[in-house]
Formats: sequence, C-alpha cells, structure tokens
Amino acid sequence: MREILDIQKQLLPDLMDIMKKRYSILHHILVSGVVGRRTLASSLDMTERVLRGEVDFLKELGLLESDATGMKISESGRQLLEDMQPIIKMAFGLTDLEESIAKSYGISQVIVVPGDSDTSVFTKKELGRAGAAALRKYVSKDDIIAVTGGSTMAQIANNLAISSSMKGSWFVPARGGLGESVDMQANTIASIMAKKTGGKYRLLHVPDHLGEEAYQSLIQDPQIQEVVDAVRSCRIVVHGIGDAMVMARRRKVDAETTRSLELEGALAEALGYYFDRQGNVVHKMPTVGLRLEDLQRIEVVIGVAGGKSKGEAIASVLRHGQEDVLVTDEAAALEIMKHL
Amino acid sequence: MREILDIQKQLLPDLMDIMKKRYSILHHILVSGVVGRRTLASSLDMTERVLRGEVDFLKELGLLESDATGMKISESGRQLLEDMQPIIKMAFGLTDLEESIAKSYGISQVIVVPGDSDTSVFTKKELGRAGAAALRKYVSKDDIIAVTGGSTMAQIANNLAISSSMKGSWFVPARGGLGESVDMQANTIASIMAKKTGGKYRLLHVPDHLGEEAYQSLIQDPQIQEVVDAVRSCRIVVHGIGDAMVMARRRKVDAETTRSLELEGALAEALGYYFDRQGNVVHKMPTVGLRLEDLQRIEVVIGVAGGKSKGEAIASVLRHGQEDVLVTDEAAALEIMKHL
DNA sequence: CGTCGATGGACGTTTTATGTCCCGGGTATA
DNA sequence: TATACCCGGGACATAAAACGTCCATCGACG
Repeated sequence: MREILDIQKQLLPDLMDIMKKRYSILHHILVSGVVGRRTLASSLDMTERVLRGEVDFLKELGLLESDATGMKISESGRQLLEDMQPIIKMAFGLTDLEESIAKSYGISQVIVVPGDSDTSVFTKKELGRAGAAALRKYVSKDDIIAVTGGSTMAQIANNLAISSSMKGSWFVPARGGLGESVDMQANTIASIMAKKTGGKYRLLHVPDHLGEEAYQSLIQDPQIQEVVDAVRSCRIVVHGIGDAMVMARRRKVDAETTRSLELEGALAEALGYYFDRQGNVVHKMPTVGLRLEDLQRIEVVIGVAGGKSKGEAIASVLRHGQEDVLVTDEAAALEIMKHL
Repeated sequence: MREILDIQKQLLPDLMDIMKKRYSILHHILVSGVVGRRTLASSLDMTERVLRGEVDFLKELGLLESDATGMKISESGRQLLEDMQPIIKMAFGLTDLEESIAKSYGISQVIVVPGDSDTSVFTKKELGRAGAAALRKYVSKDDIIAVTGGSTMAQIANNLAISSSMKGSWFVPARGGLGESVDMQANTIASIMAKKTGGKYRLLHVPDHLGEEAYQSLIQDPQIQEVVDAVRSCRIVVHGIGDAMVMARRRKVDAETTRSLELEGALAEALGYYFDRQGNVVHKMPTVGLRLEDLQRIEVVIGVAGGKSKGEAIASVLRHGQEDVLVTDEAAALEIMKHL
C-alpha cells in the first residue's frame, strides 16, 4: 500500500504536493461547511487566483459545489475525503515529521523515508536513494561536491546514476584520512560517485597517524594544497552523521582522547568533528580539508543519517546549526523530535 | 491497494494521465533498447518537442540515460518499470478495454467502471456516477437533454448534483409511455434530474396501450406536439440499454409480438427500439418522441448499461452505430469485446 | 431596503509549454 | 577510411496556460 505511493512518487515527484493541496482544500471546505473563496484562500495561505483554479477543477470533478452563497462539499467529495483518510494519514505522517523538524531546527529541507535503518537494510537503501535524489536536486553544472565516508554515504554512491547535470562535477573527499576502512573512506566514496555519475574526482591521500613533522610538510605540498583549496571552495557538502563513541572506536582513537570525549559528553560526529548534546564542538580529528567554519559560506550542506540509535546524535549536529538539508529515516526522525 | 488508485483517479485524474504517459515512454524505451527521440516520438504518436520535455524530465529523475547514440533506460528506470507493472495494470487495465471498444465500434469515448453490475450494487452505483460525470462533461449551457427510463438511468439521476452548467438545461423524456413502472419511467427520471441539477423539465404524458384512434388524436395535440418537437431537437440523449426479452416481459408486450421478436432474433432494446445481433431494428414501440433517425443529427448520444448479462445486448446496439459515448462496466465490456 | 460577502466573468501580464529549425558529433556502412 | 545518416541538445518565436487584479451581479442577512 505504501509502496504504491513510493513508486508513483518516482514518476510523479510532485504527486504528493498536489494531492495534499487538493485534499486540504476539500478538507477545509468540509469543516467550514460553506465558505467563500477569499476566506478559504487566506486560511490556506494561497492566493485567491490559484485557489480558484483548483476549486474550478474540483468543481469540474464534481467534488464540490458552489452557488452565490459560497462553496460546499458535494456528496462524492465527502465520500472521497472519508476514503482518503487512511491514505493521507500514512502518506503525510512523514511529511508532518519533515516539516516539524525543519521548523524546529531551522533547516530548509528535511526528507524522511519510512522505516528504521538499524533494523532494515531496505530502509538503509531507501535512505541512500533519497540522499542521491536530494543531491541530484541541488547539484548544478560544474559544482564541486565534497563528501565524507561511511556506510550511508556508500549507499548514496550506489544510488547515483549517470546524469548530464553531474557530468562536469568534481567529487572530492571533505577531509583527509580519518581512519576509516578503505571501502568506506571518503576517497573511495568520492571516486565511486564520480564513476557512477560520469563526473571527475580528486583525492586527498593523507595517511593516518602521521607524526606532527610529517604532517606539517605534507600540508605544505602543492598537490595537496591544490586539492584542499578545491575542497574548501566547494558549493555542496554531503556528509554522514555518526554516534561519537562508535566512530571513535571504529577509528581507533587512542584511549586518552576517548576518555576526554566521554568527559566532554561527546555524542555525535560529523566531518571529523565531535559534538556534545548542545551542538558544541568538543574535539576535532587532526587532518586536512574542510573546516567547520567553511560550512557557513557553503551553499548546500546535506546531512544524511538514519536509524533510531543515531537519532540523538543527529539532533546534536542539527543543533550546531549549519545544516541546510537533512535526509533521515522515520525512526531517527522520531528520536530527533524527542530531543528538542 | 486498488482503492488508492480509485481515489487518485477521482482526485488526480490529470496526474494519472501524466503517469500513464511517462510510463509508456519508459516502457517503449525499455523494449526498444536504444532509440532516438524522433523515432520514439512517432511511435508514441507525440510531437517531438513534447516528448523531449518528458524525456528531459525523466532524465533528470535518473530513470533514463542518453548519449549520442540515443536514449536507453537506466537501472533505476528498469526497476521502476518492474515495480509499476501491477499498478499500471490495475489503474489502466480498464483504460485498455475502453480504448479497444472505442476503436472497434467507432465510438468517441468509452468509460468502463470496475466490477459487474449484475452481482454488485456498488458497481451499479459506480456506473451511475460515471454516467453522471459523462453527462456533466458533455453538457453545455441551455441544452435540451433527452433521457430514457430504467434502473441505470435512475442511478444516474441519483448521482447528479446541482451544477451551474446545467442550470439552464431542459430535461425531457426521449419517448412517451413505454410501459415501464412509474418510478423507472422516463418522465420520472427527467423530473428527478431536473430537480437535482436545478434544471427545468417537460414531460410527455402518453398513456400506454392506447387505441389507434386515441393515439392519432393525442399526437395531434398542440401541447404534446410542442414537447415532441423539443425532444426531437435535443442536443444530448442519455439512454439505457436492455436485453430484448427482459424488456418485452417487463413492458408486458403481447404474446404475438413477443413471438415475433423471438423469431426476428431480437437481442437488445434501446429507446423503445428492438435490435438483432447485427444491430438491425426488428421492432419499434408505438409511441411518440425521439425517432431512431433523429440520432444522426443529435450531437451527443450517451448509452449507459452494465452487467455481464447485458454485454451482448450492448454490443448489438453499438453495432447499429449511432452511439457517441458508452458508459459500461468491466464485466459488460469484456462481453462486448467477445462479440466483435 | 441596504449592506456585505460570494461567485463568475473579463482582461492584461507573466510564465510555461510547444513547434520548428539547426548544429556539431558519433555510428554504421560502404 | 570516407560518407551519409541519425542522434542529442541549443535556440527562438509563438501559442497556451497560469496568474494577479478588478468588477458586475446575485443572494442572504440584519
């Protein structure tokens, strides 16, 4: 039942918008009894003319009637609304979640896919699909796109396809070596994405656990510098969000730092930075590439993460307040709303 | 599952058309492998430009890819088509039926509702709804609309609602007394329709089983003449279609005529005329009103009938070749196609 | 009996869709 | 290897639809 809508959404992306619009017009008329165009327009926050277009259409379909006293719902319209109840509830439960997260955290767009990535690989794939769609939506010609590593990012890469709009794009890792395993690290993801879309890529080869001296000389290297400059001038960032302690363990952070993270109350990780509950940065991985302060001037920052277990972490990162777009799943979204 | 599509068809008929269009584009590309824009346009019977609009859109969505050799389906497009298979079949299976009937019998529009009126009252109601919608579609200002009797016509009347486009219309019975019971006869239907839509009506009070002399004097009557003239100058006819023998019995046709009907192979009845399998008129009820030859110059002839048992009868009437619009149900439609 | 709010018509403007043509380039075939 | 063909994509004028805005008329209500 839900699939049918998801499938249709692929072919008719604005299906839901139109359906919701027409539904809410009908619904408003139903609860109002008899209502005039102007009143209805202002209560629905539409211009009078565009409402009129829809109303004429609905009248054509026989779903509402109008005479000189105003508009009211017809019998078939009333029946339709009743039949639609479950569909609307299902289809727009998530939309409501999206809107309340967007509003609460001040984000331009939130996309919530149904399910829980923790328990269903299908949801994780869906998250990747949605992330890829979001990227495709915001990308424009010849953009530089910085990406991070992680399994969610890998799923996004999987779901990208050759596309003329990304043909001229550059994919770069947002930050150098962060101690991830090879197939999940940012370099790998960037190259896969470039391959899938027909775009180009540059990599940042920064070994992990470098001595201070070697590190300093490395970041002086003109080749590296060039890539870092490209990264920091990117227009779009797509990054995952992780649980702080899980990430620390995965990256084999030393015991002392781990203890310090625990003491500072680190909850979330994104782009090599660790955040506490309030969204403050409590630690930073020592490597090159994008810095947190760069995010302010970057036009599109897309965060992608899902699963109930990550809900709190996502909320922390959102609270830091640099995200423009969030792609998550239902389970995480519910958690996020709990941590308001 | 099916309900959701039915609901969408009611609320979003325009989007369903678009969905079908995009689906068939994708499908054609799938079966063609690699195909060029111009070739595809002609095979889909679209202009090149409008196809291009859709193709650009589908490319944007990542459902198809194109290079200098032509367009081909992408992996996600292929997957989508597979997922959509059942949806399309459900949503448009009837559409296919509609189109083949329209084509086979040379009718402008055929509307098929799901189900079988013989076994489901819901389908019968739906037939009425569809019939009412068809009438609403074709009616224009101040039309004269001739209607017949019967239970299906009564359902149509039930589903009409007050409508500005019918406010100036006249409803008249297509033919005088045909021996139906009062609540199903054309006079009743016409007056109900007028009441429901806010239109006006004139009736033909012609008693059944009149002697020849009385009949002759009746049709000379100026009042009657006036109505008959109105009826014969109508722009729209909406009529039911019945099984010949069932109708003969219901109308208490005398034994001799019944025998003659049987001999002639009468199968169907419409507008007081009886038709054989080939669509020839084999008998005519003796009353005033619309004549069969009037149909030629009447702009919109709408036939409404459903139920598996009536399929053959409908086919006979269609074969007579005066129908412009047919509203029927799935069961009847399948029968109609059998009697090609 | 007058006032208010409603619909539906009208009209100019803006945005979008469409018809049409053409160019550079890649493919297949000779 | 040369050539003829068909491809996608850019360009542009035009038709069509959407939209903002205003107004005439009608019915309900005080």
